[in-house]
Amino acid sequence: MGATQSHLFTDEQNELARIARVLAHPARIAILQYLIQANACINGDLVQEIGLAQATISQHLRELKSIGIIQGTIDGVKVSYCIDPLRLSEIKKQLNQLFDSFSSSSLGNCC
Amino acid sequence: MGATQSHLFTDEQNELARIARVLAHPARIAILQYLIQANACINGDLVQEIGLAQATISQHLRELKSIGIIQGTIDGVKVSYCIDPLRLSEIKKQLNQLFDSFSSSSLGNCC
DNA sequence: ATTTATTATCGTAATATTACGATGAAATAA
DNA sequence: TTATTTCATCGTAATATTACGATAATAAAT
Repeated sequence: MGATQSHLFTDEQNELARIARVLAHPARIAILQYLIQANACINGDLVQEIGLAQATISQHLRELKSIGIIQGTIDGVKVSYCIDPLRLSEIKKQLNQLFDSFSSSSLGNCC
Repeated sequence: MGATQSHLFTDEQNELARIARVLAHPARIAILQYLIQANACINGDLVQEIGLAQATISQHLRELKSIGIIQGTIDGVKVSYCIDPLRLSEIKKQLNQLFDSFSSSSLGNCC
């Protein structure tokens, strides 16, 4: 039981849910906000910035990387993380598409 | 172990993550798309529309209601579901705020 | 009052996520 | 070479989510 029945849904629906799932943790929101506001590459200050263990942060970074919203480049012994601007705006667009198909013109006929 | 450490994060971060979590399932995306496109109140055709058990759909509807993005009003023996337009645009705005603080002007200095 | 229709809730099994210590890998410094 | 630093991955315990049958709750119809 218990497993999501992905085959019941369209690729688009599964992909949107996948993106939302990656955003669905405050640590990952915090990482994104930090990288977005820094607007630059950040070495692993992230472990300091957020109060979670190094292994946990690394796991969260991997999930963010999995949807391409951040990139990590090796820089000597450290790794630099930053936002992928193109992917960011793609994701923004995809989420907005969901909401924008609603026309609140028929506000009155309902409930 | 295993439980999200909400106390490490701001209310805003926790709330954004909460919203994303509700969107993080293809069935809930499908329900939203259906209600958004119908742009009207829908009686429980949702169980037909999506191939999950009635109890499961009811559970998904409750989660969507928990962030206020949909409303359910009792209509005789049925229940009418529809989008809450105000809450929808609030949520849209909150998600966009996250992305919009990024200025891709410094596209070149990075990674 | 009984049946029928529709939805919510409870209980629970299967699966997924979260967190972290321990360990590994890779580059630099000593 | 031998540390040291930084990050990833493995293993695993705690917790959360997903799905559904069974059952309750509510309103209408007979």
